[in-house]
Amino acid sequence: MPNDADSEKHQRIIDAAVRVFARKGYYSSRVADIAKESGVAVGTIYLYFKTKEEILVTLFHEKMAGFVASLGGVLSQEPDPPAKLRRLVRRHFEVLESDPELAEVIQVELRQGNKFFRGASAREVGSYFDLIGSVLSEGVESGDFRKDLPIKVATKVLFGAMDQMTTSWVLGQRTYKLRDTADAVADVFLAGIARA
Amino acid sequence: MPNDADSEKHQRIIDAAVRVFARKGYYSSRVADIAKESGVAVGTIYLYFKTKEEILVTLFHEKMAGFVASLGGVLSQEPDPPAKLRRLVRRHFEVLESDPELAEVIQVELRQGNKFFRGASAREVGSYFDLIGSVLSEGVESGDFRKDLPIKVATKVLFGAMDQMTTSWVLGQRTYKLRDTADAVADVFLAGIARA
Amino acid sequence: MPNDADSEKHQRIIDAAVRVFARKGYYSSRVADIAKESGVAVGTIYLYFKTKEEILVTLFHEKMAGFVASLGGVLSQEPDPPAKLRRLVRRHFEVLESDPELAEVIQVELRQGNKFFRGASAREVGSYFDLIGSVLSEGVESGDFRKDLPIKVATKVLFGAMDQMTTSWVLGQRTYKLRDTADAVADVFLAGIARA
Amino acid sequence: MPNDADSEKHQRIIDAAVRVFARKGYYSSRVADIAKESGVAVGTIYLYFKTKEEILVTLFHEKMAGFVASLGGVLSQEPDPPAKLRRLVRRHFEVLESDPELAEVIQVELRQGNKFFRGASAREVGSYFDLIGSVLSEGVESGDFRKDLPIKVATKVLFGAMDQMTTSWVLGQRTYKLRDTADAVADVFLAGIARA
DNA sequence: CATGAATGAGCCTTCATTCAT
DNA sequence: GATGAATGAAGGCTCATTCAT
Repeated sequence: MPNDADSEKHQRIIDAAVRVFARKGYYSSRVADIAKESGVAVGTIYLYFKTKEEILVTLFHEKMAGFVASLGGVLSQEPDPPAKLRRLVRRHFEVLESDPELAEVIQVELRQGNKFFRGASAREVGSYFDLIGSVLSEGVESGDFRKDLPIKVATKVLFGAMDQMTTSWVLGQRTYKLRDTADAVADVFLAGIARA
Repeated sequence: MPNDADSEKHQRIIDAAVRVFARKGYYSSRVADIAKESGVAVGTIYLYFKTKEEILVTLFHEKMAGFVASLGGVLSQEPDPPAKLRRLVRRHFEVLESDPELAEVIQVELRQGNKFFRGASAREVGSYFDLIGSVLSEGVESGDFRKDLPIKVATKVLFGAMDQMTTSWVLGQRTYKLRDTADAVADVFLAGIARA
Repeated sequence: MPNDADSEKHQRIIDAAVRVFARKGYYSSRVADIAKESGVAVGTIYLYFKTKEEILVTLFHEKMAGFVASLGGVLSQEPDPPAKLRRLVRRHFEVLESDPELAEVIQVELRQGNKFFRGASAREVGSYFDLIGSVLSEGVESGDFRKDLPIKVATKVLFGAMDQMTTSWVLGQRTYKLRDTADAVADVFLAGIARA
Repeated sequence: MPNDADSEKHQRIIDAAVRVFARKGYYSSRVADIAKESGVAVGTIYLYFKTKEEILVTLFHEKMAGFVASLGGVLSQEPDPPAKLRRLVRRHFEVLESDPELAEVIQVELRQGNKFFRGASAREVGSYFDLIGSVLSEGVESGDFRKDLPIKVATKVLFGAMDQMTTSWVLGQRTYKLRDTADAVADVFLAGIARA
């Protein structure tokens, strides 16, 4: 009953769930599949999670929180807002590229049934939006970004851009390096597409 | 009776399915719900669709095809690529704003289980991507857009931006006019966020 | 509305039902299959038969009655009970051999759900049993058959023997001539298997 | 729990299925009926059998195998082929008489949809035919039965005779002792019906 | 804590029957 | 009489959840 044991089973179940959801999707995944994948009995899962949906929600909370946290940390190392922004895009891609199953779940499966932005994940997504927004605000204040920048819109544009890049990469069987596209995405976002 | 009646039932079922899927999500929607919503008997649905999934696929094919078609038509009226691009963004928002239930389905529900970009919808989404890409290419050739523009990346960035704008609008209970954000999105995409 | 037209549709439906039942079995046959096979609309079938089961019952009544009738007719031409008995066996086989689909239905399909000897067909089967029994009685009286012959048992033995011969023939894909076995069957029944 | 419990549930379901099928027929029996009759939940049935049809097939395999085995055992105790044959007939009747519901299922229900001699039961029926055939062969060799006996035909005749006796007994509400007819059947088969 | 056999509510789909044309 | 689109009751099967061991 030490927390360690608890955490260990909990973690094994979450990790198994990521793999299973990535493979078959949430609704087509069976609790029995997760049990088999995690090497515990079906009943054991219900010692750690009240329902199947709670697995999904918990999985998302934890993974998304880790994702956002790992993004936030590195930005302070960068000297100015444009550099932070480039770093954020690269980091976004690196994290998802390093865990393709998580990427699959986040990009494709977790959008099901309003469960992604709505509901369970709202807080984490919100704090990621806040993170992006704060970089943009800082840039406006520093004079690196234009004064009339509509920060909320720009936040969504950037997030949507990164998200779509990742989705395409996931659906395209990951045949190229996602992080290699980071500069191009940042360029478009920073400088636009129009001729200078 | 013949095609007229056929089309009418078919349409009623599709339209009912859009409403039901928007309300409860695909997996949580019952065929019986669609029957009740469309005012036909359960068995009647199976005269027009082989399975519940076929309703989803057909719905998406038809709606997405209509969506893409209605976007393509207006672009030729615009004088230059930047204008076309602005028009495309505005049109994207207008179409989805005019049919909020369809927007809900496309933005939230149809992403389930790999069914959106993968599989059934690949063709329609692909032709939308082609449409965006052709506007960008044209702009590069005309000199309106920069020569070194990475067209594929930019296409995904723009699509992702519009998509995220719509998702946020849908999830935010549609408390503002989506089309009013079109210029801001286009501005960011065309000119970037950096100070001129 | 003349009886002729009625009879013609009625007959087409019955004949189609024989083929469909022979092919797929009663429970696996759809009323729509019979409609298609007979070239009439589904609704038309219900102008001639109240239910699907009534088709089966009617089919059986008519076919079995015809079968028994066609057997009875020829026996009077034979000179003595042993000859009649041989003729009966041969005739039994000939009739079923000449209409393999009817044979399939009678041997395999019509036994379903107690519908063969029990219920609908009881009368016809009973009169066939009576026919066999009368040949046996006649033979006892004429001295051709033994005095202590248990007629009811012998009737069932003969019927069962012919029935099983036909079933084996049907299930064995009809790779030989059923009628060619008639003499052997009659020999066994008449003389037994023990060394003379 | 292990095999004991497994076998016990398996057996309870099979036995319940025999009763339910005997009562209502295979196609008219509901899986829920079998569940109620066996005192287990519907889902439990599907832990032991993949489909409703598998219940029927398994039931038949097991019962028929037991039937054939219990017939074979006693024959070696008999001194000569005619005695063996009489014993076989008596045993056939005794076994089915001792389990009327099984008899009902075998005689009436299991003939449905080609499922009896064809398909699943072919092996067991075949080995019963072999058993009968071997007694007949032995009798020909020993000189008890006539040299020119057509063994295959005689096998079917005997099986058909016993089968029909049982069917009549089942359908006749079992108002008499089936085994009391064994000698008469054996007499007819051994000595024929013709006057000695 | 761990197990996995047992449960039974729930849903997709089929198809005999009806009835408006 | 003829049609076949429409109906909706019914049933096989699944699977999240429970609980006795």
